[in-house]
Amino acid sequence: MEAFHLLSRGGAKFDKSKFKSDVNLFNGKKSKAANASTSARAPEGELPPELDFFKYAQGGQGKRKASEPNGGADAKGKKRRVEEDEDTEDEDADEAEQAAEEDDPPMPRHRVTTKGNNVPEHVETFEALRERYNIPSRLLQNIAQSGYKRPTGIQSHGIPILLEHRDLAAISPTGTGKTLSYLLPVMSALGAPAASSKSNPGSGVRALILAPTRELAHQIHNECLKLAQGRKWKIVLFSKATAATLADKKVREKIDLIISTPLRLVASLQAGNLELNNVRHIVLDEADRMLDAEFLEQVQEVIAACTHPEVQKAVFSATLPANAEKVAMSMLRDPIRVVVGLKDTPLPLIAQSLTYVADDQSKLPTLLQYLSQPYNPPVLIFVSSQPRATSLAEELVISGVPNVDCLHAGMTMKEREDAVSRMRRGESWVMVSTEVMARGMDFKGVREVINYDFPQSVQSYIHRIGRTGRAGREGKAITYFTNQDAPFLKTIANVLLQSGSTVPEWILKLPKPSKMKRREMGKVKRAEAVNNARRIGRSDAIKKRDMVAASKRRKAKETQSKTDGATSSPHADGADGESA
DNA sequence: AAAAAAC
Repeated sequence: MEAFHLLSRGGAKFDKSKFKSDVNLFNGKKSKAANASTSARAPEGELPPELDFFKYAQGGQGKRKASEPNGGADAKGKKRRVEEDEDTEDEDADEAEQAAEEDDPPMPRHRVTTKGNNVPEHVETFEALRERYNIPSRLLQNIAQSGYKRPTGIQSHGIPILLEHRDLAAISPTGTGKTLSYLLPVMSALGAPAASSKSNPGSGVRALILAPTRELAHQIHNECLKLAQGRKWKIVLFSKATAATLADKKVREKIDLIISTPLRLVASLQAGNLELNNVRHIVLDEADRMLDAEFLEQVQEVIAACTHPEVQKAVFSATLPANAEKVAMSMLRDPIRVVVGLKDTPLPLIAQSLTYVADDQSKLPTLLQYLSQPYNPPVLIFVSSQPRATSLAEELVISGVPNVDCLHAGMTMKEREDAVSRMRRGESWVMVSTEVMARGMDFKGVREVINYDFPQSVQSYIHRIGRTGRAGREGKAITYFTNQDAPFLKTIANVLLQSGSTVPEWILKLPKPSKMKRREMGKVKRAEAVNNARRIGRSDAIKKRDMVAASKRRKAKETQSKTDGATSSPHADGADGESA
């Protein structure tokens, strides 16, 4: 447990003691990040270009596109420079965002196809939106201030549709601005704050945005707050704590917009602590995930609680498999379907490759070898389970890789939040994570994704690698595959091919295994996976056992709220208490 | 197809 805590608290802290030179450099020159050496060789103690956050935001990627080969490994040698000195982190970010507007070439324009009755015409500019629709000028002002200049494909098509109060199924690749596509119209239609009693007496929640993970909900909330600046809307990121305040009806009535994961919302509904009868807009972000078997029931329960006859529904995702689309379409009323680019195809901006590692044991040496050479931090590494995330991160730390972080849903909320903010600050060089990070998360600096464990679906693959190559930037994605992954290799290889990456010919020549065969091998693979589940780290079985024991103790404690004595986890319960 | 995530 201790090791687990140490680890999940952050590689950065760990490194302070063990990699002094790195950290000194890092801390000392943080504000001068823009002047960092061009070398990306993090482990040598040079300041890594993770602060490329800024470089990216600042520089026009147009230059890069022309001058750089798309093999990601070459990129580090030819970083664009950031011209000026900047003083504080925050200013850096802000100025960078604004500077980005100047010479930012528009995002690559994808083909857009729409289907539906009376599809509203798209707009080319945000200006055009104002001319055609009655959008609060403050909102447009905030959009400009946040650095948005021209609407992306999904924005120029999706926003008018939503502004005309039509239902929408939107499919647009990762990192192409889906969040703004629904936030702008929803907030535009929000009207006066519920708290101002004259306009909407007792109106309460009027918009609802659902996302599959806490981290994503949090990120959406941040975007929302940016757009809401200067308005007095009450925009709530649903959590245990906020849910507890809803027992007071006066509190709920003042809420204008809720961003939440489904189950949290269902819990409040069932407790009778929430009315959604005045909700006019429901958005499902990462819609295919939200319509997965595990989420579907919860989502339907939430939607059923939104009884207003004019409720508008919209679903957004980068992927929408046929079955999910069917479910989605059946929930929508006279829907319009917008597809940007090719469905289920990643961005060509992401240079993808497949790396053969014979078996699970060979992955770690391969990764360590990779990380011992120059690379572009931060790197996001995906594994298939929580214990594997923990133990891989630990192995990396033990092996001397600096600034390793770990994020999975088995960690406490605080640990998760800390990990995300380290990532946002550029303090994580290597982030090991599970599927929890696969969707929606927008870390502008991430240019390398490594699938340490083979993704379990095409959708998973597309979303994982879509953590890089965002907003027109380039990215690099490496996927390890073992013998066990063979049955699924060709499917993924086809995805690479379709999005312009190259695949070794022998992979393409693989026979497509029959269904039976695939099933059999799948079984082997699963057995193997169970076997491997704890194998990256040495003491992992012990850690896992401790974690399980701790969570059992916590549960036992919840039922018997009196006995507070024997908890090993310092802030497992203390903070939330039972105030409701 | 299966794990992860949701609480």
